[in-house]
Amino acid sequence: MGPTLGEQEHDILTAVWQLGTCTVRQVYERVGAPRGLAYTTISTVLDRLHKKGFLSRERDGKTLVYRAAKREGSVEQSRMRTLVDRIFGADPEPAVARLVDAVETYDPALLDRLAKEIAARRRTRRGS
Amino acid sequence: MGPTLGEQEHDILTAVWQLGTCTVRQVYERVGAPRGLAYTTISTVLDRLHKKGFLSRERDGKTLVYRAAKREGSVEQSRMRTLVDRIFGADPEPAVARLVDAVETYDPALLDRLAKEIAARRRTRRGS
DNA sequence: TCGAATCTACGACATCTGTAGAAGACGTCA
DNA sequence: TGACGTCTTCTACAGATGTCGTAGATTCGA
Repeated sequence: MGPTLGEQEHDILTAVWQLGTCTVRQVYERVGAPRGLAYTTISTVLDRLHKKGFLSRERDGKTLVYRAAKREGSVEQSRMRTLVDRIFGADPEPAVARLVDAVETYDPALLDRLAKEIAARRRTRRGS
Repeated sequence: MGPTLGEQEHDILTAVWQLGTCTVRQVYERVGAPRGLAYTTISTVLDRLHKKGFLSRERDGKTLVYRAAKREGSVEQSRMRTLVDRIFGADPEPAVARLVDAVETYDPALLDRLAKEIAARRRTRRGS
């Protein structure tokens, strides 16, 4: 598999997807400053993300302009796969209940959304 | 929060829950050897798990006998919470679809299990 | 009783992630 | 032209994790 993403790295990558094209400063304003992180911290993470191939960059004068090098969909998809693998490990059965439990705790409304989504998915399956 | 668990650590802790009471060798046979890990690797992980408070141990001659110090339920529960937090980050909406997608890929049958579980949960909620 | 087998305890090292300071380049405004 | 502010880059460090090797203690069979 490709390189992995830490949580902070992921959040920063997400900011880049949202901003589209951006400088270190923009990302810093958006996620660094609110979290009390130093400008250079953002700079470093962006640099690592670039080295890992998640971002491309080009120079505009002295400033580096970053942009996503991978589509959000595919990155999120494999990220979700990893998470799901962790959830249902060797023994999926008890994990189901625990998952529902955790989701309910997180936000009960999501249970409904989840149920709807599954229902929709199954209709699609029958129809395919 | 308490100390965190890496994936390998978690798998090894799981083995201890399954074995109930066990020695390094037993865990090694069960998860170390199959994965090509050295005996001392298991020994080290068990030791760290002990230092983190997940396992208690007592000596039987020269051999240490480990046993879980925390109930599986509570550890798995907080682990699941962490996972769910990661899944639904700042933007839960798209995560729902991706989650269902990943679960379906992982094992389509789990979608049914999940649906049932959610339905049961909601019946309970109405009744409470 | 002695050597082989087995165990634990320690120390080590690599990689990943989070976090940030310092140095140096460069543009800008007075 | 010189002081300032802004940027990138380099370097660094700590903690978590994965992975082992080695040293030393101990047990057990021959």
